[in-house]
Amino acid sequence: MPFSYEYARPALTVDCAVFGLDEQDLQVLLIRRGQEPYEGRWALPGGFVHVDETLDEAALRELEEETGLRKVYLEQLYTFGGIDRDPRERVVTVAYYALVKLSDHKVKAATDAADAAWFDVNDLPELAFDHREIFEVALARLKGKVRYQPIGFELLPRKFTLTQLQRMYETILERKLDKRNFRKKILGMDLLVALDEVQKDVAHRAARLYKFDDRRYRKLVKQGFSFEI
Amino acid sequence: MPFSYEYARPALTVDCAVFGLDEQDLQVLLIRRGQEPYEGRWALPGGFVHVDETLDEAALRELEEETGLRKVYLEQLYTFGGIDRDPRERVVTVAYYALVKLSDHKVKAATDAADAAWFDVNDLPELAFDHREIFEVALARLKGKVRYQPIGFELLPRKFTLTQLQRMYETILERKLDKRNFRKKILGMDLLVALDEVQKDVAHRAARLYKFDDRRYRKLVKQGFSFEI
DNA sequence: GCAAAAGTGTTGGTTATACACCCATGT
DNA sequence: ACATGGGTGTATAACCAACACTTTTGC
Repeated sequence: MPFSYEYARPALTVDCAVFGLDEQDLQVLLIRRGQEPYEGRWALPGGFVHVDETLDEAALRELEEETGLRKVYLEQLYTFGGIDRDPRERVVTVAYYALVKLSDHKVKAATDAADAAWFDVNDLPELAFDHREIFEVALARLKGKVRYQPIGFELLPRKFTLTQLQRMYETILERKLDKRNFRKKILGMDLLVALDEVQKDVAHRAARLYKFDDRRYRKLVKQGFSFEI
Repeated sequence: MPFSYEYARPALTVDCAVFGLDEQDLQVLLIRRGQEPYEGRWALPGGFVHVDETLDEAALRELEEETGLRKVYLEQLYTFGGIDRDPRERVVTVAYYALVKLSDHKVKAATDAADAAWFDVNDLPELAFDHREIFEVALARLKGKVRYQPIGFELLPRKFTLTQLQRMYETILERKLDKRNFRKKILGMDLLVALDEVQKDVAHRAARLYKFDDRRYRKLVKQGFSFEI
């Protein structure tokens, strides 16, 4: 045991609640544990923080190692420091949440990692450790933050229709929005760019595609604009 | 060195930005460091997390040890994990912010602790480590959160006047509010209880005192109410 | 031609903002 | 009597919520 300290130190880990949006549902990515404790249980992806990497780096590294995901939107959530979180020893975990465009990543996450799968947030299996609690906090944060920061776009493909956008909000916020009012509001913010392009392969009138203009968003924020759904 | 581990572990600390409200200004509580590194520099109160205490417990313990403060409003802020935060070794810190009623605590903090002092947030000395950054994040959080959660009351005495309340918001948000509109709005929320009591020892008409009704607030929240200034 | 979703305005109610004077109290 | 802050109402503008029909497209 080459590393010794004068006082006992908690182990430090990162864990990550990764959200993705299916056609109809909000989903979260879980991995199945291969070792004790909680062997065979589903858990949030995560692992130990190396001494030479930042917390963000650790979260990104673990995500890639365990699920194959890269370049996701990642944000620190909360640090969980309960004394008996882990039955082996004291472990403090810095929790993150991530948002991914399922359309891009669906296949990868299912194949690259041995045992990773998406679950509907309303139908989760029992989770290892206190991961259920971490998940609840992450979901609450997502629900809160999506209303006043334009992070929801991270769940959609780069080009999306207004109906997809509206459905995303309806799914996360768990309430219906009025189509006309929604369109008025979101277009009025002047954050979406209408593309010269429409949906393909749909059995009805094809909707116009839009993209989110991040550069413009940041400019508006500097001028005091604040996003709100 | 009795504690050995297979892999190197970062040290884990807590640090705390304590805010108080003077008649005119928002202040933050700093302590002067007695040891290297940064000996003699001002810093946020904080210290190492013991292996048998939660993070919240560590923050409260350090606060009391270093500043004499007890029973403050405390909330986890963010965890800072930069690799070179501390010149000695890798230290990850879980930052908190606290709000105290200066009226109650002013003397204590100045006497119990050898070298603790309140500083105007707009006139801070150079701080040790990355404490300036932690402070900035804490202040931003306070400014953001005070608008949509009734945490500002933690900075005022239990009994306060509407003018004190308004000044608190004006100080934190750094903008003027309209007196009549402010009163209409805050009284309309039905969260304040008018006491049968007025200010004493003032050289003008004495203002009515109010208190915040926390029980009522929680009841309203359950019914979907959301606080906003 | 029919099924399915796209796209589009108006009205009424609520909420936010701007604004100024008289009142009570202590010195 | 004067200085200081306490306390109060109204009118206008902006925003939000409710609501239904026509258009386009693929089959």
